[in-house]
Amino acid sequence: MASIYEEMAEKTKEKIQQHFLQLLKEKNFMKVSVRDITEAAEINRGTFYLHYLDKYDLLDQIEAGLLEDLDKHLEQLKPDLLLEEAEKGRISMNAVEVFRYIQLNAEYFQIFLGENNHIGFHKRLKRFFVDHFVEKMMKNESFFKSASVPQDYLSSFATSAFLGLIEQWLENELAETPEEMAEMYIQIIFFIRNL
Amino acid sequence: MASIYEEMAEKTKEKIQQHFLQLLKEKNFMKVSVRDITEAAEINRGTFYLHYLDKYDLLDQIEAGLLEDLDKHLEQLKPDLLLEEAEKGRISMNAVEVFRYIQLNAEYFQIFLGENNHIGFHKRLKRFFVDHFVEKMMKNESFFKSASVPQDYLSSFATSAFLGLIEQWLENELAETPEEMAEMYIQIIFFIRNL
DNA sequence: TATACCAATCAACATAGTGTTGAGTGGAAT
DNA sequence: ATTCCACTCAACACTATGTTGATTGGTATA
Repeated sequence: MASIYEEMAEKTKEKIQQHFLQLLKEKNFMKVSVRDITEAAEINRGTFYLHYLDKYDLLDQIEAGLLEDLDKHLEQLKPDLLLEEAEKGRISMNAVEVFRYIQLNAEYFQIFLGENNHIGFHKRLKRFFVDHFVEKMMKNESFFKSASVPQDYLSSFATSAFLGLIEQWLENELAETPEEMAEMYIQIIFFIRNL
Repeated sequence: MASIYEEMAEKTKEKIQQHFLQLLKEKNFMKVSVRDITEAAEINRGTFYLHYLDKYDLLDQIEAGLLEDLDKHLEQLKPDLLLEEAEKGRISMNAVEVFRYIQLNAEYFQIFLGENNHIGFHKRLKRFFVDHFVEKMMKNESFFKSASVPQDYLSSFATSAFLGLIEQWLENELAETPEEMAEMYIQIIFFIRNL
């Protein structure tokens, strides 16, 4: 499988990504040039184009990889079970797992959701949460008893609220534990339920 | 005051802004060049630099003008009074006014909060709402009786929720009336109050 | 051992965008 | 008549982009 050529290419891609992220901490995506990246990574500029179409493609691949990885962590998060546990007053271990993942990759999330960057990831993450959480809950018909607010607004506002919680956490340099964040999350779940 | 020279300069700036916005509908901010703008506006490229430092400055000035204008509309929105009316089950005319403003400038908001653009405006608008709504409500001590969630998280998640509502409205091509949106807004206010 | 393979390098190219400058145009104000 | 001023025009040096063709130096294979 992993031939020495593939390993070499992978190592180069990792080096590119690593230095790209470093540059994104310093400045706006728009102001990071391919030249900047390849000089930082100490590779030939031509080599960059062997792996990526352009810097947009690079950004896209990193974002996609991050969300794909998050997906695996969320697979074990079962909304119905989560609610059940919340009703018992316990913090769902599953919810904790989500925040643990964000904590683990805080560097990425801080950059991609940060001040100077592209709005793409924000929208992408929002859509991700809609697909993984809210829509599943919506399908549970008994879940929303008195939906006086149209479903798409309900789901947009709930996911945005969730994202707002994450953004604040990242801004606070992750001062709270994943457990504490999960506790807040549970409260949001209850709110959505009773709206 | 408004000499013919100032009028001329203002007209040129408006022409620049108008064509810039048009280009932002077609493509990403990053991919819009000063050349694109000046060619569309049929002015000399040098003229652009008589008015703006660069395209970032142009974006910043438009955003700032939009928020300054929104500020005037929100000045007449008094949160305490708003809540009082909501308790009476009536829709606050003030809240309606906010959504009316967004409706009036939907084109701008759709572009600046849209898929391909800069995250700056999103953050800016969020901060704006925090400053204008939430923090004022927070200062009303009796307002939050049982704040089991830290205030910064509460405010981040409430404003994000509010923004989520607006974003969905814009995505829905403003299918709802400002009155209907205000009704949802009132529900959020009640939610925040009872959290 | 020869040779085919392959990631990465290097240098050069055409193209396009940036920000600045200095000279010039034409209508408006004094 | 002359000054003022927004705008035009052409040119400049500079940086970034994406592509190409030739080359290097390890690795695998017949």
